[in-house]
Amino acid sequence: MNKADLVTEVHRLLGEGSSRAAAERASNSVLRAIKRGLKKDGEVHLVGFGTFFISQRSARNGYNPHTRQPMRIPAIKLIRFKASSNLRAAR
Amino acid sequence: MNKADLVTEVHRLLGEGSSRAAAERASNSVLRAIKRGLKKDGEVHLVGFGTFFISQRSARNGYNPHTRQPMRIPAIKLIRFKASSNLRAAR
DNA sequence: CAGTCACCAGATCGGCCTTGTTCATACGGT
DNA sequence: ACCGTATGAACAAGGCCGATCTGGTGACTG
Repeated sequence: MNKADLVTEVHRLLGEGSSRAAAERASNSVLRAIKRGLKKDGEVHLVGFGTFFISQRSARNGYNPHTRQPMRIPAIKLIRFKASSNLRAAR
Repeated sequence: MNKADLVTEVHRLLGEGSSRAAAERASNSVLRAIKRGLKKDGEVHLVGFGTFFISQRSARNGYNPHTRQPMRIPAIKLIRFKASSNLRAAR
Protein backbone atom coordinates (compact mmCIF):
# COMPACT_ATOMS: atom_id res chain seq x y z
CA MET A 1 0.00 0.00 0.00
CA ASN A 2 1.36 3.36 -1.06
CA LYS A 3 0.89 6.77 0.44
CA ALA A 4 -1.57 7.56 -2.34
CA ASP A 5 -3.60 4.46 -1.46
CA LEU A 6 -3.53 5.45 2.18
CA VAL A 7 -4.90 8.87 1.31
CA THR A 8 -7.64 7.19 -0.70
CA GLU A 9 -8.53 5.02 2.26
CA VAL A 10 -8.50 7.99 4.63
CA HIS A 11 -10.74 9.81 2.19
CA ARG A 12 -13.21 6.94 2.31
CA LEU A 13 -13.12 6.85 6.09
CA LEU A 14 -13.63 10.58 6.41
CA GLY A 15 -16.82 10.30 4.43
CA GLU A 16 -18.45 12.07 1.55
CA GLY A 17 -18.31 15.49 3.16
CA SER A 18 -14.56 15.82 2.75
CA SER A 19 -12.32 16.39 -0.23
CA ARG A 20 -9.35 14.33 -1.24
CA ALA A 21 -7.10 17.28 -0.48
CA ALA A 22 -8.46 17.27 3.06
CA ALA A 23 -7.65 13.56 3.36
CA GLU A 24 -4.11 14.27 2.19
CA ARG A 25 -3.72 17.11 4.68
CA ALA A 26 -5.08 14.87 7.42
CA SER A 27 -2.59 12.12 6.59
CA ASN A 28 0.37 14.46 6.49
CA SER A 29 -0.72 16.18 9.67
CA VAL A 30 -1.04 12.95 11.62
CA LEU A 31 2.32 11.68 10.41
CA ARG A 32 3.99 14.98 11.24
CA ALA A 33 2.31 15.03 14.62
CA ILE A 34 3.69 11.57 15.38
CA LYS A 35 7.10 12.73 14.23
CA ARG A 36 6.96 15.78 16.47
CA GLY A 37 5.79 13.67 19.39
CA LEU A 38 8.76 11.37 18.91
CA LYS A 39 11.11 14.30 18.73
CA LYS A 40 9.60 15.94 21.78
CA ASP A 41 8.87 13.09 24.18
CA GLY A 42 10.75 10.23 22.55
CA GLU A 43 7.58 8.16 22.75
CA VAL A 44 4.14 8.21 21.15
CA HIS A 45 1.56 6.01 22.82
CA LEU A 46 -1.56 5.26 20.82
CA VAL A 47 -3.99 2.98 22.62
CA GLY A 48 -5.58 0.48 20.30
CA PHE A 49 -2.85 0.91 17.71
CA GLY A 50 0.66 0.74 19.05
CA THR A 51 3.58 2.60 20.56
CA PHE A 52 6.46 4.35 18.83
CA PHE A 53 9.49 4.71 21.03
CA ILE A 54 13.19 5.47 20.78
CA SER A 55 15.61 2.83 21.99
CA GLN A 56 19.29 3.47 22.50
CA ARG A 57 21.67 1.04 20.82
CA SER A 58 25.27 1.01 21.85
CA ALA A 59 28.20 0.95 19.43
CA ARG A 60 29.22 -2.39 18.00
CA ASN A 61 31.47 -3.98 15.39
CA GLY A 62 30.24 -4.42 11.84
CA TYR A 63 31.38 -4.82 8.27
CA ASN A 64 31.45 -2.78 5.12
CA PRO A 65 29.30 -5.02 2.89
CA HIS A 66 31.26 -4.02 -0.22
CA THR A 67 34.84 -4.24 0.93
CA ARG A 68 34.10 -6.57 3.88
CA GLN A 69 36.42 -4.46 5.93
CA PRO A 70 35.67 -4.45 9.64
CA MET A 71 34.38 -1.16 10.91
CA ARG A 72 32.97 0.37 14.06
CA ILE A 73 29.24 1.16 13.96
CA PRO A 74 28.63 4.08 16.31
CA ALA A 75 25.87 4.14 18.92
CA ILE A 76 22.58 5.37 17.52
CA LYS A 77 19.03 6.01 18.60
CA LEU A 78 16.63 3.62 16.91
CA ILE A 79 12.93 4.26 16.39
CA ARG A 80 10.92 1.15 17.13
CA PHE A 81 7.26 0.25 17.14
CA LYS A 82 5.27 -2.12 19.30
CA ALA A 83 1.88 -3.07 17.93
CA SER A 84 -0.98 -3.26 20.39
CA SER A 85 -2.95 -6.45 20.72
CA ASN A 86 -5.79 -4.76 18.89
CA LEU A 87 -3.62 -4.07 15.86
CA ARG A 88 -2.11 -7.52 15.99
CA ALA A 89 -5.54 -9.09 15.75
CA ALA A 90 -6.24 -7.02 12.64
CA ARG A 91 -3.57 -8.62 10.52
CA MET B 1 2.80 11.63 24.15
CA ASN B 2 -0.76 10.41 24.47
CA LYS B 3 -3.49 10.06 21.93
CA ALA B 4 -5.07 13.22 23.31
CA ASP B 5 -1.80 15.09 22.83
CA LEU B 6 -1.52 13.71 19.32
CA VAL B 7 -5.01 15.00 18.52
CA THR B 8 -4.03 18.39 19.92
CA GLU B 9 -0.95 18.46 17.71
CA VAL B 10 -2.97 17.38 14.65
CA HIS B 11 -5.45 20.12 15.45
CA ARG B 12 -2.65 22.67 15.45
CA LEU B 13 -1.28 21.34 12.17
CA LEU B 14 -4.68 21.36 10.50
CA GLY B 15 -5.02 25.05 11.23
CA GLU B 16 -7.62 27.35 12.64
CA GLY B 17 -10.30 26.36 10.18
CA SER B 18 -10.83 22.95 11.71
CA SER B 19 -12.44 21.76 14.92
CA ARG B 20 -10.90 19.51 17.51
CA ALA B 21 -13.47 16.85 16.64
CA ALA B 22 -12.24 16.97 13.06
CA ALA B 23 -8.67 16.47 14.26
CA GLU B 24 -9.81 13.48 16.28
CA ARG B 25 -11.65 12.01 13.31
CA ALA B 26 -8.59 12.59 11.14
CA SER B 27 -6.33 10.78 13.61
CA ASN B 28 -8.64 7.82 13.95
CA SER B 29 -9.16 7.63 10.21
CA VAL B 30 -5.46 7.60 9.44
CA LEU B 31 -4.76 4.95 12.05
CA ARG B 32 -7.63 2.81 10.82
CA ALA B 33 -6.49 3.27 7.25
CA ILE B 34 -3.02 2.04 8.18
CA LYS B 35 -4.60 -0.91 9.95
CA ARG B 36 -6.70 -1.76 6.92
CA GLY B 37 -3.71 -1.42 4.64
CA LEU B 38 -1.77 -3.85 6.79
CA LYS B 39 -4.66 -6.27 6.78
CA LYS B 40 -5.13 -5.98 3.04
CA ASP B 41 -1.63 -5.82 1.60
CA GLY B 42 0.45 -6.79 4.61
CA GLU B 43 2.54 -3.69 4.04
CA VAL B 44 2.06 0.08 4.29
CA HIS B 45 4.78 2.12 2.68
CA LEU B 46 4.90 5.77 3.66
CA VAL B 47 7.71 7.70 1.99
CA GLY B 48 9.33 10.17 4.33
CA PHE B 49 7.97 8.42 7.40
CA GLY B 50 8.49 4.69 7.44
CA THR B 51 7.15 1.29 6.49
CA PHE B 52 4.79 -0.96 8.42
CA PHE B 53 5.07 -4.58 7.37
CA ILE B 54 4.18 -8.03 8.56
CA SER B 55 7.10 -10.38 9.05
CA GLN B 56 6.67 -14.08 9.47
CA ARG B 57 8.57 -15.52 12.41
CA SER B 58 9.07 -19.25 12.47
CA ALA B 59 8.68 -21.27 15.62
CA ARG B 60 11.64 -21.28 17.95
CA ASN B 61 12.71 -22.51 21.34
CA GLY B 62 12.34 -20.23 24.29
CA TYR B 63 11.78 -20.13 27.99
CA ASN B 64 8.86 -19.32 30.20
CA PRO B 65 10.43 -16.48 32.17
CA HIS B 66 8.09 -17.22 35.04
CA THR B 67 8.78 -20.90 35.59
CA ARG B 68 12.05 -20.99 33.58
CA GLN B 69 10.74 -24.06 31.86
CA PRO B 70 11.80 -24.55 28.22
CA MET B 71 8.94 -24.05 25.84
CA ARG B 72 8.19 -23.91 22.12
CA ILE B 73 7.30 -20.46 20.87
CA PRO B 74 4.89 -20.96 17.96
CA ALA B 75 5.29 -19.25 14.60
CA ILE B 76 3.51 -15.92 14.52
CA LYS B 77 3.03 -12.98 12.22
CA LEU B 78 4.62 -9.93 13.74
CA ILE B 79 3.86 -6.33 12.77
CA ARG B 80 7.07 -4.40 12.50
CA PHE B 81 8.05 -0.87 11.55
CA LYS B 82 11.09 0.49 9.79
CA ALA B 83 11.62 4.22 10.14
CA SER B 84 12.75 6.12 7.06
CA SER B 85 15.93 8.15 7.14
CA ASN B 86 13.79 11.26 7.23
CA LEU B 87 12.04 10.16 10.41
CA ARG B 88 15.30 9.02 11.94
CA ALA B 89 16.78 12.46 11.48
CA ALA B 90 13.80 13.97 13.30
CA ARG B 91 14.48 12.30 16.60
C1' DC C 1 9.75 14.22 -15.99
C1' DA C 2 13.34 14.60 -12.79
C1' DG C 3 14.81 14.06 -8.34
C1' DT C 4 14.59 11.57 -4.08
C1' DC C 5 13.87 7.74 -1.28
C1' DA C 6 14.13 2.88 -0.11
C1' DC C 7 15.71 -1.81 -0.96
C1' DC C 8 19.36 -5.39 -1.83
C1' DA C 9 23.54 -8.21 -0.61
C1' DG C 10 26.60 -10.91 3.56
C1' DA C 11 28.20 -11.44 8.27
C1' DT C 12 28.02 -10.64 13.17
C1' DC C 13 26.82 -9.54 17.77
C1' DG C 14 23.62 -7.17 20.66
C1' DG C 15 19.15 -6.61 22.31
C1' DC C 16 14.50 -8.18 21.92
C1' DC C 17 11.18 -11.73 22.80
C1' DT C 18 8.76 -15.13 25.33
C1' DT C 19 4.74 -15.87 30.13
C1' DG C 20 1.67 -14.22 33.70
C1' DT C 21 0.11 -11.23 37.28
C1' DT C 22 -0.53 -6.79 39.28
C1' DC C 23 -1.02 -2.03 38.97
C1' DA C 24 -1.35 2.29 36.81
C1' DT C 25 -3.14 4.99 33.36
C1' DA C 26 -5.70 6.43 29.38
C1' DC C 27 -10.00 6.25 26.97
C1' DG C 28 -14.65 7.57 26.14
C1' DG C 29 -19.36 7.55 27.60
C1' DT C 30 -22.60 9.70 30.54
C1' DA D 1 -15.81 16.94 34.02
C1' DC D 2 -15.57 12.53 36.13
C1' DC D 3 -15.53 7.69 36.82
C1' DG D 4 -15.49 2.86 35.32
C1' DT D 5 -13.42 -0.14 32.26
C1' DA D 6 -9.93 -2.03 29.74
C1' DT D 7 -5.51 -1.83 27.95
C1' DG D 8 -0.64 -2.07 28.51
C1' DA D 9 3.82 -1.89 31.20
C1' DA D 10 7.11 -4.17 34.21
C1' DC D 11 9.91 -8.04 35.67
C1' DA D 12 12.39 -12.50 35.70
C1' DA D 13 16.75 -15.29 32.17
C1' DG D 14 18.59 -17.03 28.08
C1' DG D 15 18.64 -18.03 22.96
C1' DC D 16 17.84 -16.47 18.50
C1' DC D 17 16.24 -12.96 15.23
C1' DG D 18 17.47 -8.75 12.87
C1' DA D 19 19.57 -4.19 12.47
C1' DT D 20 23.58 -2.42 10.65
C1' DC D 21 27.31 -1.15 7.43
C1' DT D 22 27.84 0.87 1.42
C1' DG D 23 26.47 2.06 -3.09
C1' DG D 24 23.70 1.38 -7.14
C1' DT D 25 19.29 0.49 -9.09
C1' DG D 26 14.43 0.98 -9.31
C1' DA D 27 10.21 2.84 -7.91
C1' DC D 28 7.59 6.50 -6.35
C1' DT D 29 6.58 11.43 -5.49
C1' DG D 30 5.36 16.02 -6.62
